[in-house]
Amino acid sequence: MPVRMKDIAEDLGVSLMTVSKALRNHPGVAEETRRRVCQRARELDYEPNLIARSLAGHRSFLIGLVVPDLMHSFFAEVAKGIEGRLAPSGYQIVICSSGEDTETELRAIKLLLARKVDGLIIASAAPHASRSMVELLEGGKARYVLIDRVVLNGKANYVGVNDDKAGFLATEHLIEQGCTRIAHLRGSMVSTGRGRLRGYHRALAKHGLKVPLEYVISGGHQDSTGYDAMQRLLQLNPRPDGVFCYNDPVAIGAMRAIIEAGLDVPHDIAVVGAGNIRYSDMLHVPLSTINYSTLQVGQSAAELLLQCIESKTPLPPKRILFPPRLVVRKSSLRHPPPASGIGRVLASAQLQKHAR
Amino acid sequence: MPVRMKDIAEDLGVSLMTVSKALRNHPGVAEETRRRVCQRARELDYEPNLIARSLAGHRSFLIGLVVPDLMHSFFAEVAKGIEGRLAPSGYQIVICSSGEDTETELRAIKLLLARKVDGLIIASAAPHASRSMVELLEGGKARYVLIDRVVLNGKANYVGVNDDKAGFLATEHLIEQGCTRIAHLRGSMVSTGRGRLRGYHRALAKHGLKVPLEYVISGGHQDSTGYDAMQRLLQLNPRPDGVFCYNDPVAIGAMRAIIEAGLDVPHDIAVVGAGNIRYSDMLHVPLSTINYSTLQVGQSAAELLLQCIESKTPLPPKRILFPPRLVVRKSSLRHPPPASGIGRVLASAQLQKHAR
DNA sequence: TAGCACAAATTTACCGCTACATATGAAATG
DNA sequence: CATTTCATATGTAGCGGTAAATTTGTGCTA
Repeated sequence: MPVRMKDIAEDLGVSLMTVSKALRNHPGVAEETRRRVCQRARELDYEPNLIARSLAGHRSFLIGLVVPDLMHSFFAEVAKGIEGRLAPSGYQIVICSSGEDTETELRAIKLLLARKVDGLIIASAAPHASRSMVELLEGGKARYVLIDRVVLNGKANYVGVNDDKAGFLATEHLIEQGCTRIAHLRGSMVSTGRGRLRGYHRALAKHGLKVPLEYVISGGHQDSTGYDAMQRLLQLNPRPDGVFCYNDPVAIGAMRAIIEAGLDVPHDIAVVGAGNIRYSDMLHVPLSTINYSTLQVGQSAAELLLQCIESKTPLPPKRILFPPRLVVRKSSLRHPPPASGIGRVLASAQLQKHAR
Repeated sequence: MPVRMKDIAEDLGVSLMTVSKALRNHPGVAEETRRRVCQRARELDYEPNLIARSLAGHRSFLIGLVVPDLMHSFFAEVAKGIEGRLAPSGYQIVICSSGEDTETELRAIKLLLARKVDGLIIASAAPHASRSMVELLEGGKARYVLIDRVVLNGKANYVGVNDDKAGFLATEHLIEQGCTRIAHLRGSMVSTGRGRLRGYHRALAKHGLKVPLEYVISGGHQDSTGYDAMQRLLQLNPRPDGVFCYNDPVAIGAMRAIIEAGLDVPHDIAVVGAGNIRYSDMLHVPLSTINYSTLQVGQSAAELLLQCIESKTPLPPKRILFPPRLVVRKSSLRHPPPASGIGRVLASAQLQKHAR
């Protein structure tokens, strides 16, 4: 059995509370006593039982993180950002992946709350705030920050990226590249999906482009579904000459479909993704994409959550949006800008590579 | 304040213990009573306080996972495998990334033990078992499984891949492709690094190939370090005509260096990585690599850990090795096999794509 | 020298739950 | 009818800490 405070106390002939205070650097302990206690604790390899401490202290130093998919490099990077910000303060992270399933997500949140995590960071799989979710989160005094996908309109802390703008940037870029029949492999109707779709429409409208309804279809959120969806787009007549994809994996799947159909990216069909996942610059056709400041999303979410936890009074909800940035690579570069410009674009794509 | 068992007990006019037993389906409670208790609990939205339960029950239903890098898709996938196996049994995962730093890793493990996790799964950053690590793990009654990298020789549970064989397969493949000056961008001296290096040497020896000492240099474990290391290899005279890289990120970096130097992959230099990370088949030059059954590593590790936790008596340490598998893609295909063969190889590469 | 202020140490009372031991009472036994 | 038996229900005693109230003891003032 491991050493307990009680053991140290008896060993030293002092009271339990003296030990407790001494170890936590609480005031009200003589310097001399504190030294003796700390030394003995070190000698005995004492480690406080964090479970007991959590129960008595109403503080677990655990943060729950709920994401749709651990494997997706976006969430992996977010998780890394969160951990980086939280670990120095002594917090650890309980990670749950919902597999994009609302039920699983809800169960995970419930379990995390039962575990008395000090806070939650959630990238929800739910398209809208379900009643149960709201009750769960607002019912208790839970501190939480939503990331990536908005679920509770306005009322909650949120850190993410301006998805509308992302969609707009990507689509306008395709237009500038001379595409006129621009399709969109949209995501599910979570806020990121909705935002990118809205931006896509906004860009088309601004430039007076009309596209058939069938040009917007669901591409799922991974390469396999993107592949399938793109095959359907390829059947259309006239077929699109540009595609904005919900995310990079979908775009990668789409490119595979296009290339397998014997067509050229970008000249037959230009492709833009979103997320700038790792190695998207090293792909067969380097992928143009929208860069999301992923690490920062994680860090800010952690930062914000810490503030909520530390503060005594509930803070007014904050909403942090990072601006997306267009990264041009070969998959959309069908129509090279004037000679002087091409160097700049490529150079910036190059820089992009080494930025990581 | 949330509802407690005590509240339900008073409400129903039964004792606390009756409630406790009823809710956990313990024997010794009348069916009728159990129903009443459970119903009231549901009505009041009772959720057991898991902290208290852990403290009293000596069981936290938490598993600690320590990995060098969350962002690395290998570990992300392992984590996914672990979670998939553990979540159904009610366990959750506390994840820590050490950033390949031994000190950080040790601190994380200490913290996890102080939290009284029921078990640990560790992919250690340490090249050898440090004394403190052994004391920590063997000192208490901690259940743990090492993955990917062996640290405690033989005495511990371990799940991983046969790295020696991986190195051998990769190198022999390069030899079969006609390479004679095969370099190795080795990893650090963790067991995976050592194993792959040994396999590399074994393959060279078997085929009577001698290479200069400078052909084996450290390539770090990410694309940026692989890029730098490859640039150094390119200075050598004669320069290598094949490189086996510690892992895929390093291989990707190496390919970048080679291509930027104006050389061709695979004809000037053939490249093989290890890990078969996502999208390595969609790279500019699709990467030949060694496939590690990553998800399975995670699942078996979780499985093994569960057995250790469930079993009363300490089980004898087990050691599970998955066989690596060569995946041939363009980056090493310089010397096409006989016509009848080429279809097969490509077909298998193709299958590989869709296997995920 | 009684009285007071103050720091240092201790005592008491939990946190919310579980394990283990004990009590209760109705049916079964001789 | 006293006694054993059994299923059910209840106390008691923690798990290993923390917070808040209380005691102890010292030096200082009036």
